[in-house]
Amino acid sequence: MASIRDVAKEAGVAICTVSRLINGTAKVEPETQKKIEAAMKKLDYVPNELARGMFKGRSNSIAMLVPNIQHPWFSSLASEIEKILYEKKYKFMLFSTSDDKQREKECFKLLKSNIVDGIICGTSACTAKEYQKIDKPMVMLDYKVGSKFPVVVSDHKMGGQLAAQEFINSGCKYVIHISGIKVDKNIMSFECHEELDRVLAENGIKSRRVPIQWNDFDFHGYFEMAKCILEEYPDVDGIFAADMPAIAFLKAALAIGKKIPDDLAIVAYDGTYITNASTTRLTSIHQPYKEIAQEAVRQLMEMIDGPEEEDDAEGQVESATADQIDSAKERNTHIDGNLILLPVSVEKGDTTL
Amino acid sequence: MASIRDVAKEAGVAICTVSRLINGTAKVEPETQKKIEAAMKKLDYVPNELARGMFKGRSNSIAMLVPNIQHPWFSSLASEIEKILYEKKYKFMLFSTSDDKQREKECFKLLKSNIVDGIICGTSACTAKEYQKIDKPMVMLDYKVGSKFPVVVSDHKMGGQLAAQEFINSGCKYVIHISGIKVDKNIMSFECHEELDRVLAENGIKSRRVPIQWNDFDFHGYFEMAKCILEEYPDVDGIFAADMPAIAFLKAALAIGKKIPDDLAIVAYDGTYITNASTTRLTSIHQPYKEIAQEAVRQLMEMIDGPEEEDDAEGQVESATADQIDSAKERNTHIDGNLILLPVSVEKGDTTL
DNA sequence: TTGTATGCGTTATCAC
DNA sequence: GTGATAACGCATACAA
Repeated sequence: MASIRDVAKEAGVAICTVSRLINGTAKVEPETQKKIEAAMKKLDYVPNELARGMFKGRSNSIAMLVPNIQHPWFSSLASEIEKILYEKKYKFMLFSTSDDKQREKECFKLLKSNIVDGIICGTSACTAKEYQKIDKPMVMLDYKVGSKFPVVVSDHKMGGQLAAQEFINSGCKYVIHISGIKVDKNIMSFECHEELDRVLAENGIKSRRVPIQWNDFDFHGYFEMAKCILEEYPDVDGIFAADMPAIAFLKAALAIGKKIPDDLAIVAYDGTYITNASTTRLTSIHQPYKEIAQEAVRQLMEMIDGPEEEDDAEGQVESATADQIDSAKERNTHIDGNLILLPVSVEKGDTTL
Repeated sequence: MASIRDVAKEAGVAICTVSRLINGTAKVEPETQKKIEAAMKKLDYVPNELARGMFKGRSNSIAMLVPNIQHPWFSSLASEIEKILYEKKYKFMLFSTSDDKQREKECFKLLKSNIVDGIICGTSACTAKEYQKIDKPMVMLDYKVGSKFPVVVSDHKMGGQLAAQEFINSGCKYVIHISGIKVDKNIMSFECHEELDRVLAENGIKSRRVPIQWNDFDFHGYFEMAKCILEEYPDVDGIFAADMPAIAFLKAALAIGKKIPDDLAIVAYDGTYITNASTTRLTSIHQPYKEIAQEAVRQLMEMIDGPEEEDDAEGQVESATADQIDSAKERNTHIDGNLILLPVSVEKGDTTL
């Protein structure tokens, strides 16, 4: 709790001399330096980041908001982002909002106070208007919110197409896909369901979307749900679901004697590490979390200390220049306005039990 | 970015009047209140938490440090703690340190500046001395660091015993258990290995500890490791390992035609949700993360605004009173000095494939 | 009920 | 090179 003032007094110098030594702002006599260093050690002095931040209006830290830390998708993404930011000398703090509007707003309040320099927002409990009010550098994940903030997201349309192709290749006749119940056109991951329906229909394959409540980690609940659905739709031969429910379907299907993938083709969406855990490795559509992390940080850094945007009164994200688009293509990335789309990929599962 | 000063000017009142209205410190005339509220809305004013925190020396937020957010054990625990703290009106911020000393220290620096009121520390990259220096309320998880901070931890000794019992019941003759390579007597989870060895020896069962590098989520690496070990020790009939490597063993054993659990009994330690994901549900020793979360928060709250400890010059945690111990027993908790031990439990796996 | 003045721990701008 | 002082945004003791 020693302050810079205590150190200065202890060393018999002025406060600003101490400050200068700490920040390397100007030269100090080797002797005074020694005295100050001794005083700092003696008092176990640590600069108060809070006061520092208040003065400078910068904290060199970034916050990430997620609806649920427990979810492997978000924890993998967060972990990756932390590593990248550390390389860039940024601290990283993670907030889990439980998809709760109040909690999310609480975070934004914290953030508005220069406690962080920017936000990577993986939540979407607020309204578009509320997001628009945020006046700090922010990158959205998977949620469109006007043109103010860039959105970094997997190419879910491609994801739907790849999944459809798997079912087509497997000769499926009736595919059920499980989605969330939250209806919001701005949630981009919805596109994979739409696209899946479209392509399957095009190929004469029946499909049905079943929306369920995400009760994220009550595996037993997922398992019961899977059993019900398999019972209710005995002629289903294809399942498309997020990793966890997909695993639940795998186990439920095995439990009633179905053969995987002969009787039932399962495609998991996300492709997080838990798809490795099932004894039969599931075929999955892998969202490139490492690339998303890279791109999100890149976008955020550009907003923080990139090219000036002051001339842009509305704070709109400038549309990409030709150069930027070229550079993006090299990274195998598609830019569409303020959307940064990253390609997904198929990871084949085990064919045998 | 509007400050309280701007609001005061806009409303034509003094700064402190605005402050009083915000904090409810004193009454204000309904009329002035209206003016101020109008001004706040017009300027979209949000109090600066940073300045507020600097003045009050409190932030109403708690930090948690974990070595790896991706790990289901830590993400489950963090998620639970977040929920409990939210009920208590505390913000919760999570820091992932990658088990890196520098990163961990960076966090402590942040914390020393009153950016948080307390710490729940699940990391252990610093030395005992360095932890002792921390002068803020802190609770350790699984790591003993002198008498200054309470340690909330699963009863790993009990864990070792329960695991041993499983192997005994399965009639095992040779058990291999996988541990980390970091050697530190203060890491309490080591006790389960020691106890397992002890009880197995007592029952005439051979056992061998194999330390491996945790590369947390390279499942393929775990799988290869498992294959090697099964090849090198063909007569092994019991495996004790953390959830993920245990699953790797399960898959590796199935791959070479072993029957589970007849040829190989596997006991997973932690019992996080991923043990549900394997097609064959593993028998696991479940660490009670919800209870640990409860207890950690309880201890921290006691340090923050509990009974005064000023009379205790050394800042030592007072040893538990008889009342506290009774109350702890009701919660099925064992208190030993500054150690809070929570009982683990066995979750039986599927017996059939 | 409301306003004035001061301090929280920094850093930066001036002088010296 | 070093020192005094103002400022960041807020809250409180004290005066009005």
